[in-house]
Amino acid sequence: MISQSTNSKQTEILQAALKLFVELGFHGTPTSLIAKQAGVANGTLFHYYGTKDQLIVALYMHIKKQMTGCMCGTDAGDTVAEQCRFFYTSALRWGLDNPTAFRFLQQFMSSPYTGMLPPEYASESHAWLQVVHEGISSGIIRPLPVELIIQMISSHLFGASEYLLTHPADDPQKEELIQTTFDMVWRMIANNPTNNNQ
Amino acid sequence: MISQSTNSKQTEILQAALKLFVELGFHGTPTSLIAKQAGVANGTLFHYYGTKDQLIVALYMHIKKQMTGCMCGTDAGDTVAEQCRFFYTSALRWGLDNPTAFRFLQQFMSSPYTGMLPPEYASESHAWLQVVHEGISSGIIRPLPVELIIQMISSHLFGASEYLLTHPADDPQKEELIQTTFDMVWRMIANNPTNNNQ
Amino acid sequence: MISQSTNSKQTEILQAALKLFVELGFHGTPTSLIAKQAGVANGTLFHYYGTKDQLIVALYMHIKKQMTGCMCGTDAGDTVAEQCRFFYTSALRWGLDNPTAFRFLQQFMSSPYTGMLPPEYASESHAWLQVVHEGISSGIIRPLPVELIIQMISSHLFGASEYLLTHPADDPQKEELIQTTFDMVWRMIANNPTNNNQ
Amino acid sequence: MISQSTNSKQTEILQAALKLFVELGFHGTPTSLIAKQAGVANGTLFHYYGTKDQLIVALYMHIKKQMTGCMCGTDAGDTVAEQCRFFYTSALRWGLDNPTAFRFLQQFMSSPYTGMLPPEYASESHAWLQVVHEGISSGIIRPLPVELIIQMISSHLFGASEYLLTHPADDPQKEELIQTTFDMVWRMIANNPTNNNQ
DNA sequence: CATGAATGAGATTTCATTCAT
DNA sequence: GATGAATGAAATCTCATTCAT
Repeated sequence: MISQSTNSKQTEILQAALKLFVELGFHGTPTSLIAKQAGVANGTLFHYYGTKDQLIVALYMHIKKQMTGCMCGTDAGDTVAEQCRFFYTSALRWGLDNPTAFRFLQQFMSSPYTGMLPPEYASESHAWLQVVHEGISSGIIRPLPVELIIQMISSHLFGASEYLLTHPADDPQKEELIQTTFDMVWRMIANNPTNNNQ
Repeated sequence: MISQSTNSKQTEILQAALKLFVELGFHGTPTSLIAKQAGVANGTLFHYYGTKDQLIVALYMHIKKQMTGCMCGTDAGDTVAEQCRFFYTSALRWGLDNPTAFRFLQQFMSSPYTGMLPPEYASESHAWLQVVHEGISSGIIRPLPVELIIQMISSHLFGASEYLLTHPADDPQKEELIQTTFDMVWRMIANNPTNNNQ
Repeated sequence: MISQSTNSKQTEILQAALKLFVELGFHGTPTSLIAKQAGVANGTLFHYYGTKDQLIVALYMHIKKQMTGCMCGTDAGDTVAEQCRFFYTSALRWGLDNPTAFRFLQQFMSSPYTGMLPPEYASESHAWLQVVHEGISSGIIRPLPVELIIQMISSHLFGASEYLLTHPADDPQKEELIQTTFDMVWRMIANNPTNNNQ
Repeated sequence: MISQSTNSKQTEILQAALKLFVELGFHGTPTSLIAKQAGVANGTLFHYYGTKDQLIVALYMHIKKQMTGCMCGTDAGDTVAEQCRFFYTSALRWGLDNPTAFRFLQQFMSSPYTGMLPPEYASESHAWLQVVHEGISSGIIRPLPVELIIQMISSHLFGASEYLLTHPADDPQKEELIQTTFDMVWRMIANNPTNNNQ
């Protein structure tokens, strides 16, 4: 299928770009190097993405979609606590499984490229918004500004990933740490952290 | 004073660089623009800092020193909780008072320039290490890995700053939010968060 | 032919570089001027040669190849004396026909760029080595160190070129001087210069 | 004595410049490096020599004077052959004793700086002119153009130095080679090389 | 679609030179 | 005389982007 092979080139480009951007930074990565690593001609990159900036933004959206995608399980659970745990641990596991992609998100978010995002990518995840709202309404989560809570959870996620990526652990240890860090989050935001949890 | 006027050019360069790096990114900021904004000749920048990269690293070290400096109060308090609160709120207030410097730190830390730091800048603050150790020993802080705790506190600081910088508040509100976010941190790490605190 | 037109840009660059380097020196010749004279964009020069230094070395190898090429006649003659005369006069005629290239070789050889030559360009011409060896073995050439003899012939060549280039002469005179200077060489190295010669 | 210490700085500069120019080339040697190696301030170099170019030319004249100086012995001998031998071996010994200075002369002569020499430095040594003239008149030296002969002797000197500098030899061997190479020169230019010689 | 030679604006960096002290 | 911080013109080199094939 033609579109298949076309997609393959696009994918190669994205993969090469991801690896190199994280390794060398946005500036430190010439498009020519991305093309070479992707095994395509210099011009092909521009054929698909028009601009280096557009490639960077497209890569961000691609990765963000992947990350969000893995949080959309249907078995998120019934209670607010269970849902929060599910969202949190899903995201964290994704970060550990895709460390390069994860670092890219970090790099991107503290760069001037954020300004080039289409508006729908600028706002917070809808799923989190909803569950935090529900948690506050039902008195399970402390009555703090929703955006503050989501911001703190988000930062917590970055911190936990950072720690887990830089401190090697085997799988059971890793799993325990994932649960431990969620426990920390939950103590931080829940009214009665010791009930309903674990 | 001679050393004064000499330093003044270096300082002008650092100030201009800080402003521009945060605004335009490391790549987006030509050294020529920094020099122009600093009111010095192009070559003067290289006279003092040798390389653009070295300027970036020097700027980081300069700012880090400032930030650390403002946490070295002698009235940190006696208890572990009080010391933690002092360190946390001092850092957060510094971040709110120096938003540009704060953003610069963020940008720098998620860039490949971290690799160019001299080793003494790579490790954690000694003050935090000590107080967290003491807290764990005395049973006030939960028995988690010290580095994990410090990592999470650090991430919280970034998250809280982010929130406070993007959500304008008047001074009393701001102060309340500072205390609230420390409260969140303390719940996260303390064994009996409701005692001993506030 | 595609390779023809492709080569054409490279050739233009080499020609312009040769002329300018001899006229203005390596340092006195900006790459931008070379590009302008060659009728190509500034970047094209670096597309082909990577570095100014590499261009200089490439130019040397290009010229050296040309010079060596014109000494590879099949009619070099049978006797050692005839072969020496052929090699010597061929090189000298090449120097007179290509004065700019010749001056470039001189300039290059007494510059620090020699250190950047690949090893195969560092050693003496194989043809000279062989004929001198044979001459010594058969008692025609005096029993001196081979490398000394070749060094002296080489210096002699430079001197003769220098003289002929700075003292204009018509073709017959020139031809006579060529033979005269070879005669000097031969007296210098041969056991019985007056036999076997002329 | 004040003029003494002043001269010392000038001398330091010349020595540093000589070493560095030969090592790194004219272009490859920044004036700042010369000053540092000479142990003087950057500006001092310009105080004495005005310009980098002027420094280069001054250095040439300084060295040339030294070289010529050591050929002005009063015991040059009576016959043309003895005088030639004296001039030749003196110059060659000087080159071997001052290899760096010698290389500098080479480098200078095949550079565009020659054009900046005052006219009295452009012409040949008077001593050589005289003795060669006399040699031709008296039938001892072959009736060739004087300038050709001097040019060839000069080239031989360069060649012999090159060989002796790159092929280490102990003192007796060296002395023998010096005599051998003069022997080669003499065969080249004399009518009856085997008489009157050695 | 895909290529990659060619472009040229612009970035970093160098360094001869000046001048106030 | 001697200094060395400061200069800024100019050089080398990079690299996003185009376009003829």
